[in-house]
Amino acid sequence: MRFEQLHLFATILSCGSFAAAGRLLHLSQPSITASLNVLEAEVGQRLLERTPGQRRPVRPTAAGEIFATFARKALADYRGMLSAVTLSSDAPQTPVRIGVTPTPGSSLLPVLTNKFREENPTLTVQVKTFRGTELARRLKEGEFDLGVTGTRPQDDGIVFERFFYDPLVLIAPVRMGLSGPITLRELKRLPLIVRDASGNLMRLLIQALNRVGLSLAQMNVVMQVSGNNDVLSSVTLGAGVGFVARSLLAANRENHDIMVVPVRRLQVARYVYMLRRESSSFTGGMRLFWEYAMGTEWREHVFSYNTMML
Amino acid sequence: MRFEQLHLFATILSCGSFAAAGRLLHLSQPSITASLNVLEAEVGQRLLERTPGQRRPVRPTAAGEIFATFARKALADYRGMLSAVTLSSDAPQTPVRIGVTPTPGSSLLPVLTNKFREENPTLTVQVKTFRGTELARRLKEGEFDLGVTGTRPQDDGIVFERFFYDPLVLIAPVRMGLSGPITLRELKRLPLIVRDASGNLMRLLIQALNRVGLSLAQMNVVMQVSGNNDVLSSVTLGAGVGFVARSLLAANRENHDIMVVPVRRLQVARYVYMLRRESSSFTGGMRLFWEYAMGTEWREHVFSYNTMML
DNA sequence: GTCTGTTACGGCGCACGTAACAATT
DNA sequence: AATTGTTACGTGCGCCGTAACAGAC
Repeated sequence: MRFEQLHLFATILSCGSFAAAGRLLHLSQPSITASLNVLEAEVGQRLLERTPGQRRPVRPTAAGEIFATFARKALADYRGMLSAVTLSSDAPQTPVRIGVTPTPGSSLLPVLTNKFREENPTLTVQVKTFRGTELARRLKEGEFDLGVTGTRPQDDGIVFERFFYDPLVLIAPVRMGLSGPITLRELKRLPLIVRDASGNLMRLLIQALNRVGLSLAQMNVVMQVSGNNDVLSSVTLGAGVGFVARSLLAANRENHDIMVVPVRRLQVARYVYMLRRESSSFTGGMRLFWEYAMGTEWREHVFSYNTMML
Repeated sequence: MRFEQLHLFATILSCGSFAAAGRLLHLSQPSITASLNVLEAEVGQRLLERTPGQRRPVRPTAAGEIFATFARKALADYRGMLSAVTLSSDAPQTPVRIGVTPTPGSSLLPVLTNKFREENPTLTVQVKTFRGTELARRLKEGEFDLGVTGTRPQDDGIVFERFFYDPLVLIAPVRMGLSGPITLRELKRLPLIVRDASGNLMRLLIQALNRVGLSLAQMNVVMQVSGNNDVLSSVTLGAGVGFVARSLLAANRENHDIMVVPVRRLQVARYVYMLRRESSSFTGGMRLFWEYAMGTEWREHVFSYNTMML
């Protein structure tokens, strides 16, 4: 029995389906099925009533209920132990210094670090924003300990792990009256607000357009702004439509003036990575933050949608 | 993180050394080292102060203390969950029927079943003793659900797992005045009490003697009895020396009239196996008993020596 | 010599991904 | 058509064993 299995089980329950849990945990559906099967074999009882096809959430059996409470308690104990053990020996608590690129820095990091601080009040977390080109260099120079960016780093000497799926979505003012998925043809005619071409997001957008036979020049670009939040506010004010990271929306979800508009055939996938120097070992705080970010607790409520594409 | 690792860690602590834990858990020393290394890497802290060579027990670090309490609690919770889940669904509790050969039946099973009943008062356990030749057949015929024997079964259709190391040891009356390890030459002259040649233990003894160039005919056999307890009582009464399963001694450890006498170069290793039909699935009680027997809790206090040879 | 724990190396099983499928909405 | 869960199959990593080693009694 592994704690990962407990985590998996708890995730399936809170997600309501194997598939959603798989997306959240970066696992394929078949892996979920297989893992749950071995778990049930190990326990000797069926734990979940599957509901293939039907959109109803999976329901735990009687044994599954017992197991669920056990799993949640064991996971909480585990996190408590990890925290206690880490804090026990690392007597002079070094602060966790985090470097981040603008996009995750304006959406993900605020949520993540706030939740982390709530659960670890004795630790200090410092966040500083850099442009993507500088991030890896400054990380290697030791200016900070952990990096968060949407670009996969090339440098060796840096190890990284994917921990968040954060695609670009098209947002439009509600009063524009768009409904349902629109076609690429319709997209071309909409007034588009974009960021400066130097950033990672714009590069991804252009690539995605190219894949479906479009270029930025063919679009009806009406405005160019400098940051994600600028796109968001411009769209909110009704100036046009624009692409932003989905996480940015979730972090500002009280906004009722805008809506997400799917575009047929156009998908701008994007992952967020956490980086650290290969050479430097974890300090206690670093380890806790890393584990916390990889986990799913902090995503709940704010980023409660499925966090990864298939 | 796996519960097996927690179990390993707890076992190392209670045993006091890697090697002893390895013997108890049927693992090699290098595996213990490796497993503990990955555990410590996972936790991010050194958990045990090693004491190579020195006979002092290994000591947990500060982090190790925290981890130990976590491990013990988690394991207890796990067992509780397993028990609750098993009992939840198996409404009509079928009794666990166990068949056993004479030797383990007179030493191991009484201890094991008593402890098991204490922890699972709602379950009923029925033990019946058979000769080795009948055990497998009756198991396959469904006369009982689990078998316990010192002979490795050949039949297919039966799956088994080794769960106890129970070598033969030479016992002698204290008043005989033997001390320290004796030689094979000295053994040949001692008055020896043996069992009937049909049993598994005698076969093992003869094999072991053959390996060091001796045969039973060369020994000074003064008495032949029919069971293990008969050997024990005869030796206790001072009639001679004899070989008995070590577990039998442990189960009767208040006996101060006899002593164990090591014999140089002579080792009669012997394992005890638990059997079940391959086809039949576990019932709840079966599963609990199987898991309990494989575990180490019931061995403490009574069988507190190392339970497995290298 | 006997016990401890470590390192190096090889094999085998387990866990995961991909692909193709069935079933429900 | 889209989604959910299942089965079949290939692959890579991790666990464990064996062997050889170093250090403390």
